[in-house]
Amino acid sequence: MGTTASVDLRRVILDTTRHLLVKEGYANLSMRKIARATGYSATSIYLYFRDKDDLFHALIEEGYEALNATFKAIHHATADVLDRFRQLCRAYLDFGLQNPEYYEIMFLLHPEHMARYPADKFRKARQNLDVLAQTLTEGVQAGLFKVDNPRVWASTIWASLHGTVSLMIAHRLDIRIDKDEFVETSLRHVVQGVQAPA
Amino acid sequence: MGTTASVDLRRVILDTTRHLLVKEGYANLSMRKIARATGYSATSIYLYFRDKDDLFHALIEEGYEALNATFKAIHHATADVLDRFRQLCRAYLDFGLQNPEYYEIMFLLHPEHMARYPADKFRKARQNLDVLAQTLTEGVQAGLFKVDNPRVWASTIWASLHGTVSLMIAHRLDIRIDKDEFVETSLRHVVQGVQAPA
Amino acid sequence: MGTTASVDLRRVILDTTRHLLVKEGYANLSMRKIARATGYSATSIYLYFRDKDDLFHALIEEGYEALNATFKAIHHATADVLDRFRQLCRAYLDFGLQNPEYYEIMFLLHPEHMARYPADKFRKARQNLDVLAQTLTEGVQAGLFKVDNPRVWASTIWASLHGTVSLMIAHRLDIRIDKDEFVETSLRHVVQGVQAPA
Amino acid sequence: MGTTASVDLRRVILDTTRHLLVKEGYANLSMRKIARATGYSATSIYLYFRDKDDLFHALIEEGYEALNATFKAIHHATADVLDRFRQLCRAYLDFGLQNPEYYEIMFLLHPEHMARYPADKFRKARQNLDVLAQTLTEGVQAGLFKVDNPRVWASTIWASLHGTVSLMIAHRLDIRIDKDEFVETSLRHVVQGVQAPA
DNA sequence: GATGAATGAGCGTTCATTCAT
DNA sequence: AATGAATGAACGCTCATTCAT
Repeated sequence: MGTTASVDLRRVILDTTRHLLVKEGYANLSMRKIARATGYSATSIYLYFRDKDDLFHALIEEGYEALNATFKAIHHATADVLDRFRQLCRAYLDFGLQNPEYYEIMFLLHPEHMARYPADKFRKARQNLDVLAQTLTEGVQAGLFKVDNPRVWASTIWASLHGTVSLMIAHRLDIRIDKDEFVETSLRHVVQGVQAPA
Repeated sequence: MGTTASVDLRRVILDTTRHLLVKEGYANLSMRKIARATGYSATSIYLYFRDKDDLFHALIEEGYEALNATFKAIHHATADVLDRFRQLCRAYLDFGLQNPEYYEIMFLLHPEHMARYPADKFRKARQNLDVLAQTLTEGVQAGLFKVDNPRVWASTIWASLHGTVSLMIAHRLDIRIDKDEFVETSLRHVVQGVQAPA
Repeated sequence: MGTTASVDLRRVILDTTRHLLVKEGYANLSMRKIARATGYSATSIYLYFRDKDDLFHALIEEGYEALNATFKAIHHATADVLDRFRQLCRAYLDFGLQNPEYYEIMFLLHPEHMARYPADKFRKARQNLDVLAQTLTEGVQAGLFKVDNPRVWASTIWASLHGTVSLMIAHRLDIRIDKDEFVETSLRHVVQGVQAPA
Repeated sequence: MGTTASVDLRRVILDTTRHLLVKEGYANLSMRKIARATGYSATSIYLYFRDKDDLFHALIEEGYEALNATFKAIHHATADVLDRFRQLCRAYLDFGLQNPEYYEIMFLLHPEHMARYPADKFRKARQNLDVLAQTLTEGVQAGLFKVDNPRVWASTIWASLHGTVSLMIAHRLDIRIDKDEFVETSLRHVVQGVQAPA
């Protein structure tokens, strides 16, 4: 009774922005374009977000939270270290490839924009690296990985995965390359690169 | 003979743009700023470049040529396959880290921009991958690398290196990570990832 | 009886606006800011005032009434003509300097704004001049003032006082000038200017 | 031969702005409105003025220079002190009444805008007061004026004249008052107010 | 070969105001 | 009596680009 059938405009704006991001890129995305795409006036956006930064930061946070949740779930669910490591890597790739819009603002936005991202929220973004680092540490103890400084290696792993995702969502890959094969190869390369010789 | 000693304004514009790119970033670069920095009028740029795209495409091409030259030099100079592979990887990292302005427009520009990049020039960009692929192939024949499809693996290697470069020039790396150690680790990871178990 | 104890929102809005006026100035005052400061919604203002003009006109009227009351009180309380004249002048200066927010909207708003001010309310504004004019007339009869057309001279007195107030509340006075001395001098100048030579 | 028949747009913008100022007031004057009134695009204004401030400051400076020139001319041309004083006062009134647009930005603009007016140019604005003060000083020495602190009295005179001008150009004067008579009366009042009793 | 003059489109943002509830 | 949702118009300003010379 008395259902509020009205749309949640805040949600609509976030989703619209997300979709436009992947089509147009942050640099070409304006408040007006977003408004036009939602069907609402530009002014309305400001009812839900203080300014452009606020809107994008909200989106970034959503992205971090989603990736974080996935990582944490894997961390708790998978005891086998090598398996867990592989799953984390695959989850990162999947997240990026399935949510290119989130990926774009989370990891491809220009540093100057990130500079305005609240510092405390940034910490959340780093937690993903911590999960990777811990898994590496466990792997070293189990004699599976040959890794000297897990913290640095976690960043290296991240860099490698990031390269794979970003080339793909930027359509930089030669069209003659099979995408699935590329992803699988990259995953294998990442894992092989940390493993201790048998 | 008979040529005037006047400056090559086209050259001046390209160099100025390159310098501004590294100082201000692509997003903050306007034709007017470039003009002001050259000391010539904004209109003059249009004598040498059809539009902004044309100017940047010329710069991108220069970048591809520079990287290409480096790769070819290494290819011809280094007979040892493993050494050559390592040198190619390091050269890629060095190129990106020492020429962030070129790297930005070559590999980090939004696809929407690259869509307008002349298809025939794109071939040059791919030659670098060919050099990598051939080295991988030779390495497989020499029993050094465990790689099934060299063409795909070349892209994977590229992706990994690209991730390393782009995280660094976007200042995404945790400040507590030593930069040199990170680069060395990434290089080791890339090489280890293709090597056959001893 | 039967009236609720609820606040008189109209009153609250008027007072809030007055306070904001002195803090932020007319130019920086928006309906939204007023609403926020009252704690009520912006829409609520429109329950009590037709529009922004209406709100400010109400405030202007209050100002005129306050000044009027002061003038009338002096008029009835002070029999000595010269003393009364001096008191009226001082009261005008005091009113302006102590209520710069009222003064601004009463006497400094651009004519374009005042054009929309209801003509009938303007009459109240003129009563102050009548008090001045009558005092001048009495002064002439008593041989104290040398003034031909009291109505015109009343306006002249007003102009002089207005200049003093408006320069001060607009902070136009050279900072090296002592403010109290300036006000006293202006008052003396105004009075001296109407007096008949001894 | 080769006459440049083209308009001086900078001049056109300044004049248009001047005229609009008196019609609409500073608060309601936008770059767009100015542009529309000139018949040129809004962008064109920025070819001649860095920003809105720059445009208005240029206008303010013109005003100060004009008033200054008039004052200096009178100062040098008129030996008789009382006559000179009267001429200065009348010149101020005339300037304001004949150039209400200049007067508006010079003396009626809100202090916050003036705060951005270059300090060194502000000095020029004060020279007018110096001329007044010196004339007062000379008058005191000649036994004509009864004035203790000429610097303060100069400001007082200015305030009085300013009140007269600003009430008139703001159309605050009762329409039943004859304007010429009002101006003459104000002038007489100002002069009488400084004179020593005969 | 090079320029000065000019512009339309667009930017992020704020405003007073309306309307349905 | 009071509100939340929404908007059209306007703001100052920057941009890539054109055109006549």
